[in-house]
Amino acid sequence: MARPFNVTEIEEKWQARWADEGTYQVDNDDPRERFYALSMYPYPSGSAHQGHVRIYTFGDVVVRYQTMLGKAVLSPFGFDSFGLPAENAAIKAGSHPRVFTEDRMKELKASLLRLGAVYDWRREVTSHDPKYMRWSQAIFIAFFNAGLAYRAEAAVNWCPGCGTVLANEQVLSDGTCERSGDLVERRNLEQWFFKITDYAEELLRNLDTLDWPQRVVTMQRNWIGRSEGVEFDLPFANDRSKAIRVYTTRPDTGFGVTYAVIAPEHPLLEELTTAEQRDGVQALVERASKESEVVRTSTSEGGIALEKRGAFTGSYVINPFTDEQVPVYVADYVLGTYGTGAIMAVPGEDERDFAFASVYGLPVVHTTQPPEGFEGGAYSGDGAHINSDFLNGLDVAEAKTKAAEYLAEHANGIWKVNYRLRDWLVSRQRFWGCPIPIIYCDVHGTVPVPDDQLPVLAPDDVVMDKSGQSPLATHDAFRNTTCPICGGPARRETDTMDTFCDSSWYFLRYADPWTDGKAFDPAEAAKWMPVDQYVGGIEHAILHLLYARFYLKALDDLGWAPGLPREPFTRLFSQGMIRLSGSKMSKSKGNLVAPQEYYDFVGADGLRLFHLFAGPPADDFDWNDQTDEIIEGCGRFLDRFYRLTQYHEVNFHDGVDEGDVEVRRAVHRTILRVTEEFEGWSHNIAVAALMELFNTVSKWARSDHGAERTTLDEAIDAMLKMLAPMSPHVTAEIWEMRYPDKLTVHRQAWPVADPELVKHSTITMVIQINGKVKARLEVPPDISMADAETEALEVNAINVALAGATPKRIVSRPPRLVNIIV
RNA sequence: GGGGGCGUAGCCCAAUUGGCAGAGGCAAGGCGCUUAAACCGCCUCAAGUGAGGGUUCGAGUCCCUCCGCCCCUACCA
Repeated sequence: MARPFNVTEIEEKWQARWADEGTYQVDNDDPRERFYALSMYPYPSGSAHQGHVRIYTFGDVVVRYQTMLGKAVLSPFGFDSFGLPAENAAIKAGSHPRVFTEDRMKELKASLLRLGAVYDWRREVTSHDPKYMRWSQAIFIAFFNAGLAYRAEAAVNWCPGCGTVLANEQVLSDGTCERSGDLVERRNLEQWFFKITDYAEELLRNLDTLDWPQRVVTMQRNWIGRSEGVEFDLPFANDRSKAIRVYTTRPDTGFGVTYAVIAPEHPLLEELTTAEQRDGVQALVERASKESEVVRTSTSEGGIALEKRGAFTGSYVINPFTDEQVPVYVADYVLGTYGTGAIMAVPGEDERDFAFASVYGLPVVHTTQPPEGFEGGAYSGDGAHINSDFLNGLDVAEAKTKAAEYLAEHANGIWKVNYRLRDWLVSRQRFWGCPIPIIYCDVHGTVPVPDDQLPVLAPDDVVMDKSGQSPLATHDAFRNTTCPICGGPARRETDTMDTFCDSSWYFLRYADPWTDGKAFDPAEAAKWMPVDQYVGGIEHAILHLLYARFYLKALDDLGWAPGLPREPFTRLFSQGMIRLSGSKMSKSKGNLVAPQEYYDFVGADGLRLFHLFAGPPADDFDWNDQTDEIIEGCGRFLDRFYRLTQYHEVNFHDGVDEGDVEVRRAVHRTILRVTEEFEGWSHNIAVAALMELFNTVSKWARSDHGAERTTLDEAIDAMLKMLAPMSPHVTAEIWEMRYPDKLTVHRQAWPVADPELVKHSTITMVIQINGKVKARLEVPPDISMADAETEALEVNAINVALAGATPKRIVSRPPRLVNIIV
């Protein structure tokens, strides 16, 4: 593209100036109103792609816009620099993950700097920086000391491809690893967990207070999965002193319980299994023990046939409602980790139970009257109870209460809240992560590494392979240590922490990165927290956001965060994904579009403008063959704007006339619109409004009649200011040409619309007959209903159209419309 | 199976939240500029809103059914 100005030159000039002058550095004691603008820190994957450009453009617009509103804006940046890809790449390349990672960081930083996004680089945080690790580990130890971090043997998700345990969240719905795509296996291992379930209720409740996208709130709510129900006993038929404890959300269906099911790992299974059934039960248990939870709980096609998924134990329990014996089955779809690991089965009201009962020939009793014409097997809706003795006639809610009372009296029943949320498994059998700072002593057991020995750093001379053990486990010099208590021989923990631990508190460190003796000084962090605007991808809707919320609450309860809010992110914006011809753009798919060529093509300003203009920021954007032309159009708009500001093609006249007034109105209406669209995250419309204003101003200024100088100056200045957060380089350059002695455009105040000028002097009122537009009329905006109707009926075209007919009814919505019904 | 979103001009997208279907851009076409082309400037073009039904004076917007695409979630008792 032939440009009217030297894009590269001015971009380099302004980027250098922002860096040299520290324009967007803020100090913690800045007297202005504070605003914390945060974009999720990236995993350093190498040079930037369009997804990066998109998120960091949005973030930068927030920073510059809020600054122009007069606030001290905290705009930090850093890198989520631990993680598996670096380790895998290093194994392949025979290098060290640190070398690999730091190279990639440099690369990403450079290509992001070319975007012109501004940060306070003094506050940079990187996960693998020993100074940061020291506090990641200190937090782990604080959690450990408070009982929030614990070690337990657990059936965990094991990914053979990655050679590590995964969190539930990292297992996809088809039972494969989100990263490698391998089928996840189940293994029993000693693992570290964080007790996030202690916070389930608060994590759920506070969701209502957050200004977050509804779908993210919904996803978190579903993930936490709160349910209310009753826990009670099903006594053994042959020994009523013993019982299986079950959990149900539908105690009202108790009269329909025709069997019970326990999980394969249930402690009572052995006792309940009779000799005749032993083989069948054992086969099932064996198979289930190898399946991942996801596979176990999947009934979709390709799953294991229901016939093979359950087995009769040979025993019976008593239904406390009917006092009748019902058989006990074991089935893999009942999980040992949820509720009590055993259920009462109600095939009449539960579809899973119905399907199971159908296969195993178990009786079905309906206890809720299904609506007429109901054809399914199980009816789970509301209705009057039937076949239920003292519950008959009650609806579900009433029956639940009454059934719970009955169970409390007859079966040790208690109301109980259950959550789908599990404790967070944080151990990773990998090298490139933050080592878990724990020492195992034969005498003193599990001992945290003393504070003065933090951070625990992994040695560099480690052999990395995919054996399945942590590479650190085979490094004797690291592994063998002494007990901090007795000085005797001891072993270090060789697992590392989930990288989500690193990203769960980085925003606190940003607020106070200079503190040495603490993770952060709460008084300093409180000056910025909570984050006013968080910007990031929807892919973090559950994991990162939930963990970070948990960390802050836990830190507060440990006394680390007095004066800080318990919710870290007040407002969240999740930008849409960029897809390439329909499929998600990602490094693993190899379909990235590099921004580099576009920096050369339309410059950072043009590329930024494109990302803001291409569509609603929250929507996905499909990158296709025509995208380049849209980008070019954005560059062209900046060119046109630049040319206009040179005033070469403008005719001037003296004195303000009608045309000037109209232009001023357009300017102020645009200010109002752009401000609104910025606040509402509709930058695409803000850009369109600016283009519209440009067209108006340009046409007027270039007309023979020409422009009045001060009006045109006002229009150009307002446009420069509004465009400044979006296309910062060219606007800064033009502003400097116009006002060499003033502060830069980015230090100017955001323009404010004059309410008088925003008002319309007249409005076009539409006159319809039977809903069809027959005439238009210019009316004052405050026209009364009576006047509107009178004037409408006086219009000639209306009288002609009416042809003498008498209106049956007139609907008026002044000043917009009058509809005459005949 | 459950939950959510989307469908407007050849394309990307607007539409004061129930009130004239069009703001902006891209593409296409025409004219001007030019020796010519590019650039640039001006102008023109286009859909009745996925389909059908309903409510209403009036529906892109609200309700129902269906079609298509996308996302999330998936036996949590």
